[in-house]
Amino acid sequence: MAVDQLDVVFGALADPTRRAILTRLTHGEATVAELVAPFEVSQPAISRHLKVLERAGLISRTRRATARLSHLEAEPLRQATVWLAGYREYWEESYERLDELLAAMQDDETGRNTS
Amino acid sequence: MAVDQLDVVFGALADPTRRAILTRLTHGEATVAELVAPFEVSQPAISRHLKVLERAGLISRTRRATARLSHLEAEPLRQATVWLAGYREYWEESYERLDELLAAMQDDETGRNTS
DNA sequence: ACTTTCTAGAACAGAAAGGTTATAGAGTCG
DNA sequence: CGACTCTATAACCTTTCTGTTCTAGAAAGT
Repeated sequence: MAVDQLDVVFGALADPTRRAILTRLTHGEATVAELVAPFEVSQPAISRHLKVLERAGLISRTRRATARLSHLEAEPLRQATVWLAGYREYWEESYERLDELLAAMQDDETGRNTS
Repeated sequence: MAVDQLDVVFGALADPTRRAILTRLTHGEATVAELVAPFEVSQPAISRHLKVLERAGLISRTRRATARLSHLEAEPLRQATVWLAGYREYWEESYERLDELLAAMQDDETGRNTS
């Protein structure tokens, strides 16, 4: 899987284009061409972003004809969440708000992040 | 607060030294000198890491005599968690495990992360 | 005030990140 | 097989990051 987990995962998440790619992938698998379309960067640039995401274990890739499909692999996101959760007690006051948010999102498809 | 939130926050978390500093700060406020001690990097290097963390809103700073104390400010961590939570449904199967983990950590002081 | 202590900043170096264009390569399909 | 489609790689450039050493500056204590 990923090389150094947290380093690589947080590093991958630090880029807005990569986060947008992940968000796009929550709508389903996508080819490189489909991922290039919404952005104003070149195809090679997207290919490299995908490589970074793959290295972080955030996506997996399969093939369909000549195209390569990217799939969201959320396990690293879960691990990042676990790490962050270790600091839970330092924001107790807003923890309840988070609980509410999580609960709300559970039944609300639109609650998904977009950036 | 922070400049571009997620970009800067995830960027700050991508460095192991900075994550270690945050972990250290969960044990209480600390001076720059105290934060330099455990690492094999120079004091200016730590000062710059602190600057990055401060810019991300992850720490705040006060003064005590000639020293400057760093304090953990976990609000950005909460926001990062909220973003990650948007992908919750993509790891439903491990979600329960996370719940268990969170519950366990709630009553277990030693459950805190160390890196 | 003077000295000491603690932290920040300047200047520099090397590595890594992110983007571009041009080109190679892998896989399909007629 | 041959042509075409889709994606990856190479080569290059610029900017940002991380670290260093040396020095300046701010606050406290004597």
